[in-house]
Amino acid sequence: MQSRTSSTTPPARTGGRPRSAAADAAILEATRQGLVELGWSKLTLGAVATRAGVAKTTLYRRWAGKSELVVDAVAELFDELEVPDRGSLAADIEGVVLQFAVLLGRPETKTALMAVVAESTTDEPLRDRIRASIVDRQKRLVLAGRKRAQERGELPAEPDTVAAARTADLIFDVIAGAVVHRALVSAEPVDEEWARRFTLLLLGGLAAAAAQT
Amino acid sequence: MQSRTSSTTPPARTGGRPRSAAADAAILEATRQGLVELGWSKLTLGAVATRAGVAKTTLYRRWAGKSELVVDAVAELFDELEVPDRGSLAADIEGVVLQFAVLLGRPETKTALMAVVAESTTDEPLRDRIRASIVDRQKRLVLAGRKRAQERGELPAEPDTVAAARTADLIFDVIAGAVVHRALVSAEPVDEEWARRFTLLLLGGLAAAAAQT
Amino acid sequence: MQSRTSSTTPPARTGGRPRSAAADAAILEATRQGLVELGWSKLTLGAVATRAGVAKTTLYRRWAGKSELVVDAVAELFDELEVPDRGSLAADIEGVVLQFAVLLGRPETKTALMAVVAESTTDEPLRDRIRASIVDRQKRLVLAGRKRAQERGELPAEPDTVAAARTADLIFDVIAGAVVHRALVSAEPVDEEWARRFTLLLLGGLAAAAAQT
Amino acid sequence: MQSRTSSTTPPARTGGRPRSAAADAAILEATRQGLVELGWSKLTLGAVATRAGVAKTTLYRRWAGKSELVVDAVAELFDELEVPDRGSLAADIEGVVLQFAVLLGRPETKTALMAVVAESTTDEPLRDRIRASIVDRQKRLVLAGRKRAQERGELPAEPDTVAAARTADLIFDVIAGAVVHRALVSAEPVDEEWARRFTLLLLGGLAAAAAQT
DNA sequence: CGCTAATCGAGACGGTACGTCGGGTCTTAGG
DNA sequence: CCTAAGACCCGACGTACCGTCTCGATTAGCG
Repeated sequence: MQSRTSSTTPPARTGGRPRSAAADAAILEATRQGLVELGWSKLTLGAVATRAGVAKTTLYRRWAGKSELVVDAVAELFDELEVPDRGSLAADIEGVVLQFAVLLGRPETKTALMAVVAESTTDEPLRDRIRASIVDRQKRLVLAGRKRAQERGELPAEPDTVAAARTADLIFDVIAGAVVHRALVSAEPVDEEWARRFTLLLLGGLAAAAAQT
Repeated sequence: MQSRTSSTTPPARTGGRPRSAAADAAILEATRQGLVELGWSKLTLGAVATRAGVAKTTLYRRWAGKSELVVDAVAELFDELEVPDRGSLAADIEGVVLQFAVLLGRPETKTALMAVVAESTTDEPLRDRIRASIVDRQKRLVLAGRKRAQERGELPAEPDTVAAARTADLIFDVIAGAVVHRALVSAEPVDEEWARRFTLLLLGGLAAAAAQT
Repeated sequence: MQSRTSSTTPPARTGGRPRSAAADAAILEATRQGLVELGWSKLTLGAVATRAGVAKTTLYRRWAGKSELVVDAVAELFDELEVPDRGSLAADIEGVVLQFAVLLGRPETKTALMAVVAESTTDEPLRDRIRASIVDRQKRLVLAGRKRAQERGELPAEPDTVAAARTADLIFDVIAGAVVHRALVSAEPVDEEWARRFTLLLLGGLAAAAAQT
Repeated sequence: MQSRTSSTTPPARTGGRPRSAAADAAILEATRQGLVELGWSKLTLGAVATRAGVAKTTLYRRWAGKSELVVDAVAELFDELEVPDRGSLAADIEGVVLQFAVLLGRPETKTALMAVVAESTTDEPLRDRIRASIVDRQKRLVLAGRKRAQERGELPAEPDTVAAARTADLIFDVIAGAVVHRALVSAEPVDEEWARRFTLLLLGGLAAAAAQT
C-alpha cells in the first residue's frame, strides 16, 4: 500500500530544485480523469499536463511516455484490492472477484488496462513495469487467500514450494483472465451470480487437481 | 469460413469502375505485416497503403479507421481455429488451448487483439464488429466441443437451454481468459504441460459444478 | 517584375492535387503583417500559418524556414522600386534614395532586412537567395540610372566593361550602405535634405574618381 | 577603453557576497566563442552559461537577455579601433576602412552586429545600448580623423558646428554603411584595392561638397 | 569570530514555439 | 465510378530554450 516506484528514479541526489511531490499527484489524478473523459486513444499528454496545471516538460521529465504514465496512474487503483475475510475460501474468492470486477467496471481501468497490455507486447520494459505495478499486486491476493484458507484448515499445507507456486500461477491466470475476459471482451456483467458460479467451478477444479496429485 | 463483412458495404450497384478485389487482399496482408514489424501503436494507415501499393483513398473508402481494418486483418487468422477430434474431451480441450496459444504467439495477433479490445471499450460498433468477427468464432468452438463430448457420452445432454448457454459462456470466458492472461499478461509459455494442468482444473470444476445442480 | 522563384521548385510534375496558388499569396501577405505587428524575433511560423488560414505543414512544404519565407515576403516589396525620370542624374539619384528610404521606413522591411542578412552570415544558401531576390533587384537600378545618364550625355560611355562593373558595384555599396546605415543603424530620417547632401557627395566623388582615371 | 556599462547596475551596496568579476569575463568570452561556433540564432544562453562554467542564474542576474549580452560581448572588440596616423587623410581613411573590414571579417562580429541592429529596430533601449557601446565608438573615429586632417591643414576649420556635425554624420553613414554593405551584403572582400577606390570617391565627394557651400 | 546577506552551482518549474508525423479529406488526371 | 498521387487542414507529438524559482552551499564584510 506504499508509494509506487515513483516513476523514474530521480537522477543522483545532488543540488538543484527538488521535484514537486504535488505535481506527481496532480498528474496521476489528471491522467485518470482524462482516461474517464477521453478514453485511452484520445488521451494526450498535453491534455493531461494542462489539466494537472503542469508543464508538458514536467511530465516528460518523470515518465517516458503515455503507457508508463497510465500504468502508474491505474496502478494506484489496484492498491485498494485486498482479500476480505468472509469466513470461507469460497466466500473469500467471490469477494475478491467482485472487488476486481468493480475495479474493471471503472471507465479509467476499463480503457487503460487492455491498452497498456497491448503496448507491452512490443515493449519489454513496459511489460516489466506492468508486472511490478499491477500484476504482482494482484497475485499477492491469491497467495494471501491460500494462506488464510490453510490457516482455516480448508486447504492442506503444501510442502513442495515449486508446485505450490506453479499452482498459484495457474489459479491467478484463471481468475484474473476469466474476470477480465468476462468484463472487457464478452462485456457481460460480473455480478454475484456469475461470481458464485465461477467460484464453484474453480474450487471444484482445485479439489480435482489436488486429488490427482 | 466465408468472406468477412467486407468492410463497408459498397453503395448501390450502379455503373463505373468496379472495386479491385486484389486491393482488399493486399491491404489486409500489408496490415498484418505492418502489425508484425511495427506493432499496433506505430502502425499507420499511410504505411499500410504504401506497402500494399494502394492509395490512401482506396483504403479509407473501404474501412472507417485503423481499428476496423485491423479487426478484419486478424479475423482471417481466426478462421483456422477448429476443434480437433483427439478422442476425448480432455484431449480436445488441450488441443484447442494449444491452437489458441499458437495464434496468440504470432506477433500480429498478440499486439492487435488487446489493442482492438481496448479500443472497443469506448467504441460500441467496434465491439460488435469484434464479437462478430472474432469472439463468436471462438465461442463456437466451445459449443462444438461440448456437442462432440455429448455425442461421445462424456457429458450429459442438457435440456435447460438457458442454463446450458450460461455454462458455455462461463467456460468460454475461463478458457479464453486464462490462455490470454497466461500468454500476454503473465507472458509465460502456454505449453502442453500448462494445457494439461489447466484442462485438469477445468474438467474437475465442470464435474463439481454439474454435481451441484 | 515577374514572379519570385516561387519558394522551392515543385518536385516533379506528376499527378496529385496541385499546390494552391492562393495559399502562397496569403502566406506572404500574412508574413508581412506578422512582421509589422510582432517584429522578426517574435514572428512565429505557426502564427503566420494561422493568420494565413493555412496549415503549418503547407507552409513547411514550401519554405525551409523563417528566413527563407521572410526573404520572399519582403522581396515582393522591392519590386516596386524603379528609377524615376526626373530629368537629371542628380535628381534621379535623389529619387531612388528617397524611394529606398520609404521602403526601409516600413516596419516590415525595417525589422526583416537586417535580420535575414544576419542569418545569412552563417547560411550560404540564404545569402544566395537574398542576393537573387533582393540585392540584384536593387543593383539593376544603378545600372539603369547610369544608362539613362549616359543617354542624356551626363556621363561618358565606358568602353572598359570590367572597370564599369566594378564602379557600379562600388556605387551600389555606397548608396545602399549609406541609406541603410542612416535609416537603421543611426536611426535618423532619410529626408530630402539628406538625400540632396548625399547625392552631392556621391556625384562629386564620381567626378573626382573619373578624373583620376 | 574603460569598463562597459557593466550590464545591470548592482542594486544598492549592502553586505553579502560580491559578484564574481571572473564570471563576467568568462561569460563574455563564452558568448563570443558561441557566436563563432553557432551564429546568433543558434546561440542559447543556456549554452553560454554551460560553456562559461556558470549557472544560468548568474547570467540573468547581470544581463536582461541575449541581445544585451551580445552587445556587451562584441562591444569589447570595437575597443581596438583607432585612427592610425598614416601621414595623410586619404591614408588614414584607408587605414580605418581596413581596420573596420578586419573586424567585420570575424565571424562573431559578422553574425552579431546585424542581428542586434535588427533587434534594435523594435527595441528602443537596445538601440541606445548599441549606440553607446558600438556606434559612438566608431563615430569618434570620424571626428578624430577630421581633427587630425585639420591639424595637418588638409581640411579647413569649420566654424559652423552644426553643419560640421551634420557632415560628420553623413561621412560616418557613408563609410560605415559602405563597408558593412560590401562585406556582409555583397559579401565581397574589402581589400586595399577597394579601400583605395572608395577613399578616392569619398574625398572627391567631400571636396565637391565643400566647394558647394 | 561569528552574523548576515547576497552570491554561487544546480536543476526543476510553467511556458511557448519548434519542425514532424499521422489522420482523414479533397482535388487533380487518368482508367 | 474507381484509382494513384499528393496537397490540404488539423491536432498531437516530443524537444529545446526561455526566464523564473527554489534549493543547499559559499563567501565576503560588518559587528
